Amino acid sequence: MKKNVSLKDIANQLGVSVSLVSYVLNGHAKKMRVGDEVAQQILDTAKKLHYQPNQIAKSLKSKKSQTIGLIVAEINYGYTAGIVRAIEAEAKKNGYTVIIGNSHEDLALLHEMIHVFINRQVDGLIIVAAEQAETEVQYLKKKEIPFVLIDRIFPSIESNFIGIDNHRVAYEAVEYLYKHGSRKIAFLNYETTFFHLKERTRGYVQAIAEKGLKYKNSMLREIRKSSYDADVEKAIRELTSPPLSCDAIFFATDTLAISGLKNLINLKIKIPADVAVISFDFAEAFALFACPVTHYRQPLAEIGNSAVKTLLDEIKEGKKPKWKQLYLQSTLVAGKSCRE
Amino acid sequence: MKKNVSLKDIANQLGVSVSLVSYVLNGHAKKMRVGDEVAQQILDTAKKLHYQPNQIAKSLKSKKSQTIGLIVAEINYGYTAGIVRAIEAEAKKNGYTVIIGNSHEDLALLHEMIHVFINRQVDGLIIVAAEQAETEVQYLKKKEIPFVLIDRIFPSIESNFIGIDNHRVAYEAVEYLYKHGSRKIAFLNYETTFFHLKERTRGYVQAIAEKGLKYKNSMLREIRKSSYDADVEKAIRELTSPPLSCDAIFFATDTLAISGLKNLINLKIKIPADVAVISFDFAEAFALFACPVTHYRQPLAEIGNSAVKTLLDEIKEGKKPKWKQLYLQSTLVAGKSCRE
DNA sequence: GCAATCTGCTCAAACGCTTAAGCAAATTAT
DNA sequence: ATAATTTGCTTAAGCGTTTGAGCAGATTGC
Repeated sequence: MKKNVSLKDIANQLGVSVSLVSYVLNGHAKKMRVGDEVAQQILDTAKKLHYQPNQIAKSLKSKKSQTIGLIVAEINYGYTAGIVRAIEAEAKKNGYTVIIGNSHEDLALLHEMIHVFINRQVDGLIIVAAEQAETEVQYLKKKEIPFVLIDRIFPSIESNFIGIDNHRVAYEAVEYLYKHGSRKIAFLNYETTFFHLKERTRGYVQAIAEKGLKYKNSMLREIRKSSYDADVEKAIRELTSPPLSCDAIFFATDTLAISGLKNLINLKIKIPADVAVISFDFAEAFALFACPVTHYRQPLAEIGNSAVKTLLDEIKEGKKPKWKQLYLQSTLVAGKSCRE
Repeated sequence: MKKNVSLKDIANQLGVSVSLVSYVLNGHAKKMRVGDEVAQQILDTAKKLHYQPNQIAKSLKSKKSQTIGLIVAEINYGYTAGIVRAIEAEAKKNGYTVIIGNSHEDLALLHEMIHVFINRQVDGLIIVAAEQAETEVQYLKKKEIPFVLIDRIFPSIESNFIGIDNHRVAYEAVEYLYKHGSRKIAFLNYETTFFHLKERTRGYVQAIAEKGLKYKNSMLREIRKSSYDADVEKAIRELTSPPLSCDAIFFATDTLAISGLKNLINLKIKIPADVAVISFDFAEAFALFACPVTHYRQPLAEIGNSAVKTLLDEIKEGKKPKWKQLYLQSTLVAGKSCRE
């Protein structure tokens, strides 16, 4: 790789000091009373030599890397792309670069990514946390590293957070199904310690109770990740046949919805004629499903945007953060998978 | 943010010089004849203080950032996630971090990302290029920055490249359709200057000719990005009705396949009964389509893997590269969208 | 006409790390 | 007993920047 042009190269070429070049190129020419002619020459040769400042050296001096680390739970989730886009756009607008890490929903990998990023002197982190990442969050607080959690929050720890009100959305989803005539509403969620997913269950349970719906056997199924396919298959089969014979299924995530729908297809169940379907998130895969899937859509752009703003505020403040939690609205995208 | 522990902190604590600490922590204790006891103490306090080397400072000295820049054409393409995963894994195995940039298929953005990455002193680049990015590639060559193109190649420029043989796969796809009884085989591609896409057209045209198939009006449709939806709608409508009435459609990309399938659904065309379908790439969206879509799948893991290896070889060599082109195999994933 | 001020620049230190060179004390060789 | 070598460490320079301090020479004030 060819040597890059440095301040020194410019300085030598003109026979001036490195400092002068630095002042001029950083726009401090006036403040530092640099002669107009010299300033112009510096600008000219910098352009001629295609000078590009060495960010590494800059960072070393300034202790700021102008980089924010984004650690996502899984890069090929549907909503990750949207989040990444929004975050990159907002970061760029503020002169920051985003480096992306992937924890694959794994706590150990999350731990590792955090440390890799800290070593690379990111100025702050935006994190879609893995399960049981409380320790990691505590660590960031202790080290006073600016960070913002998105999507997943740990209620036991005060921190910045941008996300949605999962309880409320789940409650509304059940209400929507109820209004559209469903009375035997099943719910598919993961077996999880994640607060945001448990909130969805709480919303479902509360809504069911308030509508006065009672089921002998539970219509609430929790899928174990360790036996994912089998669990989903069993759940869908049981929910859609006697004695349960639900008339609606509410999927707690888009991944569950996809698996569930595949099983519904296999069982030749008509949607929405036999069973209404509603999903918490949107997946690209819904696009070609026989019937447009009614779902709630997270405001990904806003989440990303707010996350960056919150983070940069904290980075710039430099003092103890005033923890901020922001709950945004999910919007219903009505398809044709619920009864009229 | 709390100050990080530096070599100096460790040195001061023990009353030794910074150099000694550096030697020991870099495993040069033996070579540098450091006393066993002191060495142990250094190791201990480094651990006690949770010393983490400052990569920025390391980079400044070594002129190596141990970072590779990956610029993808679009982060939410189906195949991007697979590529990213493979590249990250292989990079990590070699002690490199990947920073990801998104060009959104835009030449200006690609240009910008390249420069951002160079300023951040990436040791090399892996690029899924945007259309007409020849100048950018020439620039990288001139600056002698190690880089590998993936997926998209510019035949007019010698460079490293990892991808697939698009001509051959397209040829085989047509052969497959022919073998499965289709005789009026349509092809949907983008209107493009991309070589890899034009190769697909060339493969289609050649196979059609060699099979002795002749169509009065062209069964080959090129979709303009500027009027994407309208063009696809028109193409599908015309191809599936008289006088053309094709019995198979070969989609040059997964995005085209998705749009095309949506239109086929709207027109209530049965697949494969009325029209057989085959797609070049896989999309998540195929998962819930009424019938599994027969498609070719790129060896994403291999592509990512080879790209990193090729790049690191060149980075380590440090001399003028021996340009390397690698064409990998795509594999057919037979669904049920073609006739038996 | 001499001090104070301004103008236009340079010097030097620092960021955290690496690494060649140097140096005193201890050990070995002769 | 003295020279040569080895041992165990320190010094210092440098990577490319930034930035406060300093310093001549020109200009102004009184």
